[in-house]
Amino acid sequence: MSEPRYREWILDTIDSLRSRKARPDLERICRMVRRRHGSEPDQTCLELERLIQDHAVLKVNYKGSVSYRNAAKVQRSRRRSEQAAGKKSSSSSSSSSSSSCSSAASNNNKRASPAELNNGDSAQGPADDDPMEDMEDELSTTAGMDSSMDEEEASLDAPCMQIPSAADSGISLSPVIPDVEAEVTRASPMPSKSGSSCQSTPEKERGAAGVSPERTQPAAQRDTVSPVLDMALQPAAVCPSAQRSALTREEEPRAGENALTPDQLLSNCTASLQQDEAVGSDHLEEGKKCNSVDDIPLTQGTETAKNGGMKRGGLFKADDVAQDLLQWSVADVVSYFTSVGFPEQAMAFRMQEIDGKSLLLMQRSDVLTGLSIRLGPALKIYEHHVKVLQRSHFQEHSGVFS
DNA sequence: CATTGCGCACATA
DNA sequence: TATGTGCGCAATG
Repeated sequence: MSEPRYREWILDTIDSLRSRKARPDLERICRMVRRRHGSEPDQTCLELERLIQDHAVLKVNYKGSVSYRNAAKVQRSRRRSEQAAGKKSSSSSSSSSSSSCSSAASNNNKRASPAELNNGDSAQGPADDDPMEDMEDELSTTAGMDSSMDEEEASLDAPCMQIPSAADSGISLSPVIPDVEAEVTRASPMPSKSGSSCQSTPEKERGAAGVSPERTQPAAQRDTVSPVLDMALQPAAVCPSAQRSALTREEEPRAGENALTPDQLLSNCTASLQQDEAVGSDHLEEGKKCNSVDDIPLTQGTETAKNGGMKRGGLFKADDVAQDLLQWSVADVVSYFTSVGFPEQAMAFRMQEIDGKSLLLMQRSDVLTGLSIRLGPALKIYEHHVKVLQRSHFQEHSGVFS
């Protein structure tokens, strides 16, 4: 944050990668920024996130993987094609337009609805420079990804295999019930995958811990077939009532939010929360606050007790977790992961403003890629903690709801 | 070894 | 079809 240079660096990096015909993915961007400017990948990721929120950078899903675009350039090209397509008749303008374009793009642009964006949701918000519009667009972008992620959820366990049928079923599957879904999927399609998600392209994936796993070819199809909203809604519809209600209960989400899954959630949350907390309190303080609010003096020494025991100050029963989870603040989440041995990764949760509710909504892909943490810890975190917490929560609630 | 350049196939409009 | 994108590989430092 802060460093305005970052913007430049990152945009520059994206441009470089693009001109090199290399996919500007998180991994490459981070690496290049690091190499060129010596900044930490983590930091780069954060800045990237910010740029995405600033619409300076577009996060898109292209050919089944995440990629980043320099919004400015995208706009330009987009504009061009728009003109070309739209005003095919007036063929004249081409050369002159290109020059005028750039300027025109700045105000008239639809900020950036690159192909990918469109595919996300035919850029339904043609409104010009409305920030909110931008927001939407961006969401749709990510939504596009989500669609792939949904299934990725499923296919994640069966990584690179792009079994159309599996994919299809995966699509409809709600991303929200990772465990079940994942297990089901895992069980049926390919047993070999039992292991981790990264089988697909071990090297790459591993390297790209921050980025890669989204590989789902049908994404594109689906996007095309149904507007993101639909896509998004589907999962919502299928999604466990527990979760939804959980969400709805407190922070009544905006229409789209349900649709939000991994990425959207992230960027969304981050977007909205960032400001509140951005400057604000140290997570530790927050944690304290929380405790004091809950006002249960913990006699436990262990931090672990803290989470489950946030309220109870005791053992951490599934029950408690299930309930508490909804009330966990970002700080709680952070301290939880810190306490279970992932202090470094815990920071990522903080950065991404993951509170209890968000945690519940997290999918494997979010943990693996959305937090920009190393694949190893990410896997552990997901498998041993996120998943477990979610499971206990949902078990708890499924009882309630059914 | 990492980085860069680029042909060519693919995706999208 | 036109155009953007990025994989995969060779060249380079």
